[in-house]
Amino acid sequence: MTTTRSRQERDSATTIDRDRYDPAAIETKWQERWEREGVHRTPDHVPGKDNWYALVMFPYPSGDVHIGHWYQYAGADAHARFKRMQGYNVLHPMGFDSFGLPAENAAIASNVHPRIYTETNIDNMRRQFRAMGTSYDWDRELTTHTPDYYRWNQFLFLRFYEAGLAYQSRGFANWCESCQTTVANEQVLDGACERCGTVIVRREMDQWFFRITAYADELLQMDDIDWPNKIKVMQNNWIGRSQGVDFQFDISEYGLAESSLTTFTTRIDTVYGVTFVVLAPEHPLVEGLTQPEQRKTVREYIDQAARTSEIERTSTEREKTGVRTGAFAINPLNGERVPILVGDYVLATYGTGAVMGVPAHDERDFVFAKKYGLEIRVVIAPDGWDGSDLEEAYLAPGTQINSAEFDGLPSRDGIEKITDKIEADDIGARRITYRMRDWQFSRQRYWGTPIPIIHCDSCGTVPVPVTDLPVRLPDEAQFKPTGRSPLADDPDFINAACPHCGEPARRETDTMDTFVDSSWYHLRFASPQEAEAPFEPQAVKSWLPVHQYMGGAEHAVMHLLYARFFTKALRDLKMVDFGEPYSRLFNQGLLIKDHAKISKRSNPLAPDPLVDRYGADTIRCYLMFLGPWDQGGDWSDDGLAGITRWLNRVWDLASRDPSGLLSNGSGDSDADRELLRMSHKTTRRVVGDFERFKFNTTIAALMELVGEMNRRWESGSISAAVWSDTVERILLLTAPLAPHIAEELWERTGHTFSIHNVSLPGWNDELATDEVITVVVQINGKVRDRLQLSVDVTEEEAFEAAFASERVKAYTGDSEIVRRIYIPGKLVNFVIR
RNA sequence: GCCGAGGUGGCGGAAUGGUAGACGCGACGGUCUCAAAAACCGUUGGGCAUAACGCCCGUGCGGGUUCGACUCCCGCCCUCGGCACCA
Repeated sequence: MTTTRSRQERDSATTIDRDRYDPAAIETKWQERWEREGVHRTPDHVPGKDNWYALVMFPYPSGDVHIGHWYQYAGADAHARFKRMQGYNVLHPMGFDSFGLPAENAAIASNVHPRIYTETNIDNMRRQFRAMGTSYDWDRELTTHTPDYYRWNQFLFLRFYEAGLAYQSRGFANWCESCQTTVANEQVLDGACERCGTVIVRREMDQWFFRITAYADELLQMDDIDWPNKIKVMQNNWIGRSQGVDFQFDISEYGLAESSLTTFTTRIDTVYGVTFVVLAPEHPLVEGLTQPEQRKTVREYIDQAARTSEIERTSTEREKTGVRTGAFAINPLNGERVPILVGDYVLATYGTGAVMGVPAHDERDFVFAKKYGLEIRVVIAPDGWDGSDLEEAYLAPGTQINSAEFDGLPSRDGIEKITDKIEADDIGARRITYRMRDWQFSRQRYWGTPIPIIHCDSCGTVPVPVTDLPVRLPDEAQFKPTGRSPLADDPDFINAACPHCGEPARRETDTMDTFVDSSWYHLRFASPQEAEAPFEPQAVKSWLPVHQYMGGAEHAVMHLLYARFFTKALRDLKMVDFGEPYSRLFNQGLLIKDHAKISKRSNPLAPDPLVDRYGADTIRCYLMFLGPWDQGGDWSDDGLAGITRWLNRVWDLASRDPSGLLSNGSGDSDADRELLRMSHKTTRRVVGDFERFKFNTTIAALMELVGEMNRRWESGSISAAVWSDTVERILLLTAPLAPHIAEELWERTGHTFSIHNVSLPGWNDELATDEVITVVVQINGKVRDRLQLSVDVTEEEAFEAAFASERVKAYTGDSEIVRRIYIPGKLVNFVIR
């Protein structure tokens, strides 16, 4: 029986629940129920389900989940929820990277203990994460500032130390005057502290290092990880592998302990063009080589260089300077005696700290030679070179000239041949150098993991026995920064018996870089309660490596590089059986507002009031709707209206009573088929878009489906069965993005708790295929008509239909059709003359 | 300087060789209302126009490949991110 009533009549007569959508009324309710019933608790194994580890970079507990955090964590949560509804057993944990300077600085500023400050912040953030509707398993929460966690930093450090992967060494370190600590090279941006922007100065001191360079080549190998190319390129550049030759100049005439001076070059083909040698001011041979009459000048120059900041010294704009040592080096290949200079454009920390000066074929050497009147000798001839003086250094390959027996060779071959000779004559060797240096991880501050080492006058550097761990951070400390660790002023901490000889000795007082904590936290999440080891091997086996890692690109050469190093080191220590921590990585973009960075001071956007006003679901969806997640988005309050309307429409649709619709509905009327088609199509689109993190088009597709449902309801010729099926689909597909409203409507439409344990609907490709398609008819590539044709139209039929079109006839006229193109289901193109 | 990403309506964006501008915001017009808001419906790239389901132009700029280019190729410009005296 068919009944068609007016829309008003149907609405007022049959709607079961006319409640307005009120986020405040439902969101807390469901958050509490999810918590109570442990919906997001993740066992290590669930029969019949594969595991999926969805990890998002954990935050520093600044005290507030700001809107940038929302952008990051809402997207990550939606993806994790999507995977859960695809049928995976999903581990999506949350914790806090809770050691670090801000807590200590707050302690200095307002006299709160860093631990109190940190834990208060964590409490607030945990509350905010709940209000966001995230699906974390809080039973697995970890905080890195607790002894339960940091003792394992110490444990791993000791394993690394035994293996020679951690060592102490004296040298020039990056010192931040404002943070009052050293920082690693990765944490210096444009010569300034990554954290506070203060210019970094070099300071000579004892520091602890992880031997990350031992893995340089392996770290370059990234073919097997599915990461954004951008990050791979950044790591590649950072590691900076370059292949060259160590080449020795003879300085035996000076009777020093060293009879030769080694330079590193990637352009050994230019070696016959060497007209000088430059040493870094810090080079150990400078002292011995400097001749008496040059001593004063050289000393002044070195002092000057030492006072110059790193940022200035490495500026490409700066004019190159240098002074002569008065000494000469002999090029063993041609016996020439060339002057040795000191110049601060040569870095002590790269290669050998000494370079051979080839002004004709190196830009820097060229300007240096011009300035100091040094000879410029061409040894690589450009094609068609007429022998005249060069205007600038010639860097490209060419033909060897003035190069003894190598004359006439292409310079590319020259590199190999000359290197062979050098190796045969034992005056140098092939060598690979890296730009990356070892990871300097000791910090002169309080709020971090104490390095478990004891310094003994008789036994030297002695590791704390594993059984004595953790070396606890003393609760009381004088936080005022003095340039050395506050721990150094704590006699109770510093005085310890040497584990070796039992004599009084001193503890190491530096603490660890917080990047140590985050280098292995993904392992700890697998078994966060484990008391006997950093992680439990079986749990690690079931969860790692991380299937999907999510977070910002700003960690490309810090956290992401360190974590890869840790994993490889742990593998070699036989603690894990894989070499990469994160199989897939996705970087979300940056959220901005009014084309400007969001900042607490100048451009604020606090989430809590927004949640009060619109509800968490609306904020989550709006953030995901702004644009593709990897490209970031531009927030504007106005745009929220669109999401509000959409969610209200979903609420309205799901609240209608479909019993007044056609009751014979087996889904075979035209209208039913159309709605079914749309809903299957949408399912296909949404699942594909979720997979690729295209949340914005996911929502667009769902909005279109809502529009279609409203039109179909209006026309009234659909069945209750198809209607209900479509409502169900909309709720399921919306659930990862807007978990609360989906749960509420799921219950209201008579389903059992919880929607988040239900699998996403599948789709039927056949049902999702259009029966009638629009075929575009082009004449010479311009659209002239559109034809509605059956989906299974043949090529010939399509051409016939196109020919029959009046509009086409008007264009073709008497012209000759020289070519016809048919793209099945899409278009016909006639090429006419 | 080198490497990477990007440039599409008033705005956020969609479409990766086949109908450019999906979806949303805003704006304009309408319905409802005493009125307004909300809600709902319609229009909305620019120009021409005899007003036609009509024509021309249009995806940073200039060339090219192709029946057909936002999409591929070459050369530039601009924005953002990374690296930068690395020998």
